[in-house]
Amino acid sequence: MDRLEVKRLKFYITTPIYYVNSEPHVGSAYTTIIADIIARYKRMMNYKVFFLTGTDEHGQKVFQAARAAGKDPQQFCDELAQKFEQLWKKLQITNDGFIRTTDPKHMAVVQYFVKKMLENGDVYKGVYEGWYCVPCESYWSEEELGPNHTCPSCGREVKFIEEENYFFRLSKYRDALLEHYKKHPEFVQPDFRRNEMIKILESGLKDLSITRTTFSWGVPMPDDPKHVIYVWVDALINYVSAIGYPTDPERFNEYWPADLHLIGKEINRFHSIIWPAMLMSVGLPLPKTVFAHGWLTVDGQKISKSLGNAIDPKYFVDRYGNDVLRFYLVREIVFGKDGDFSEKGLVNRLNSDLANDYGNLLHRTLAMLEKHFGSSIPEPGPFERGDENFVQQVLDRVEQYLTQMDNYQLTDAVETVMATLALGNKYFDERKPWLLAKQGEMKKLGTVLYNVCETVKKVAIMFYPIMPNSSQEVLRRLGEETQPNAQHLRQWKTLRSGQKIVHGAPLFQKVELKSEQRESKKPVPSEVQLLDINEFRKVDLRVARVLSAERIKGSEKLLKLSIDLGELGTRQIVAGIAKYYEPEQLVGKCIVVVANLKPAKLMGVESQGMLLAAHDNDQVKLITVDGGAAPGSKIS
RNA sequence: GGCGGUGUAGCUCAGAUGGUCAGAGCGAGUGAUUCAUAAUCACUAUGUCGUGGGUUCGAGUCCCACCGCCGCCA
Repeated sequence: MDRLEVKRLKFYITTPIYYVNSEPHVGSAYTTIIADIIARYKRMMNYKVFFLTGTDEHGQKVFQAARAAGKDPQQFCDELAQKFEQLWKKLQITNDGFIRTTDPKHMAVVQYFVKKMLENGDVYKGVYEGWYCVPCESYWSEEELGPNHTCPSCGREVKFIEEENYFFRLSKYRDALLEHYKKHPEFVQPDFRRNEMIKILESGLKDLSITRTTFSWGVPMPDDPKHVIYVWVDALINYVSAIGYPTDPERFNEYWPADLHLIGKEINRFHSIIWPAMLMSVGLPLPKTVFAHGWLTVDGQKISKSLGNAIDPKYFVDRYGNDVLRFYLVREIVFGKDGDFSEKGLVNRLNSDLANDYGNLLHRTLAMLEKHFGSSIPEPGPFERGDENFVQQVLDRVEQYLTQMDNYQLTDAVETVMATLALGNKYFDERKPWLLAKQGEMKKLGTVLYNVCETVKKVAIMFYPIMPNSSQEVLRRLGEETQPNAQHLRQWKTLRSGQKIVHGAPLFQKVELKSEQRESKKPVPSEVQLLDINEFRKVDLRVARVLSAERIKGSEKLLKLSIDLGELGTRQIVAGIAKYYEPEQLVGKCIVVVANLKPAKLMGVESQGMLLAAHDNDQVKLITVDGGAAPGSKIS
């Protein structure tokens, strides 16, 4: 039953291979970090893991990006691929393989794969006619297009093209795919993504054009080299080419089928429909699970190059360290859903979860061990009922954690570990070891501190996949082997009494965000100017009653109003509404004004404020207060 | 346009099959405590559970309509 005892199981996990038309950003880092967490967890649980990532280097977009950079495409790819590899190294990603689609070995496999599909009668030659978006490398039907023949996905202009293509008989696999979905509810996760895919299948599939002739940066079609294989087909095959298909069947069979394709939601269709159909075509088993995670926003906004808010993960690693970044990503962003990334949120988590709840529990415990037990793990005395209860609760949490991790409920699992820490802190407070020390109750004191140490040890192990560095440090301080031993999770008294502990500096240093860092780091371009609430609060909006109104001589637009602003007194304002309102219509009206506007002179008349009105085409309508309100009332 | 989801305390969200379901965490306030990184622990709060109807003895929980947001497809 216990998977730790039986023979080693394998676990093959992949990230998407990243498109090298730009440098890596938090989005790709997020996927890769999550994959790394799962890979580390599985290794810790004694699985034989193969963790694959890599780069997708073919296609017109890459070719154009290379040209724009004035570089040879291969050289361009080499440089970018290296940047990805460097980043993964920096993020302490433990991938076992790194595949590049321009690797001749991979390219040969792509040709082999497609040839096999062809031989199986699933690829045929046809003519494609229609609209094509170069940047998206996607074909669109007439009805799908946006206004003025633009790409419905990116909004840019599309080109009408007509070309002879090879097609994949995707439609043929609809029923088989539906059948598979029915039989394997875990195939696509989360479940709402699965339902989306089922809907697509139910509405029918069209055959897929899988070659291009308009450019040559890609894998040539076997025996027809003027055709280049569609980047997506090329890319997907990486999952099998990287583990030895078809040249090293022993290795391939050891790992295939993949246990988990971790992807972003935007590429779900490729992984959950097209890829499985391709596999069916060549007769390979399907991956166990495709998990599509959500998207990150940054400070509440979509990540995009044009917004310039694509965050560089290196900044956060340098500033806060890998553990904190990784922790924050799983803790804050519910795995599977969209979530927001902000420096402020990260610092909050660092300070309260890590420094206070985690680091401090360790720190206060080690401090007492240093003072009362000569810096060594004490001998636990007899357990009282409170101790027994506590131990049981911690062990329950451990079980919960294991279940959640096994089900890829990463955020829940982190919460469970946090709950374990809360138990530890609470136990500590209830047992009041500082009092026991004063009273000379050394046996009881030993029990309490021992139990807390054992709890922190479990936390360190549970956190290891997420925060490997701090976990190893905690284990070291407890006098343990730094390599986490998952078998210690389910037992108690795994710490040997007498072993030396190291008190050391606090595990996590708190960080104070400077005020300017609290705001969004990058300026937002004008088209999507978003206002911080504090900015808005600067505007002093008030209700005012119009006391009198008259035209200003020589102006056909301006009226001079005298208004009652309650506590702010009576003021004179000038408003450009003479074309739409007669002065006498205004008297007595309850209007809205900006009360803290710098005074200005219009046509020689001073205006001490500004009234609000709606501009509806060529109409102007005053903003009034529903039912009226006392002059001077604040508006917010 | 079709399909699906969602709208619950200031924020993030839990709330099978209708009857302690009005909740948790964070934030805020009060108290306790001093082993500890002004950490920790306890207690407290505001909510017309998107809006309007309906079914029912009884509805965040079911039905209908509407509004808002999101996703997939077209």
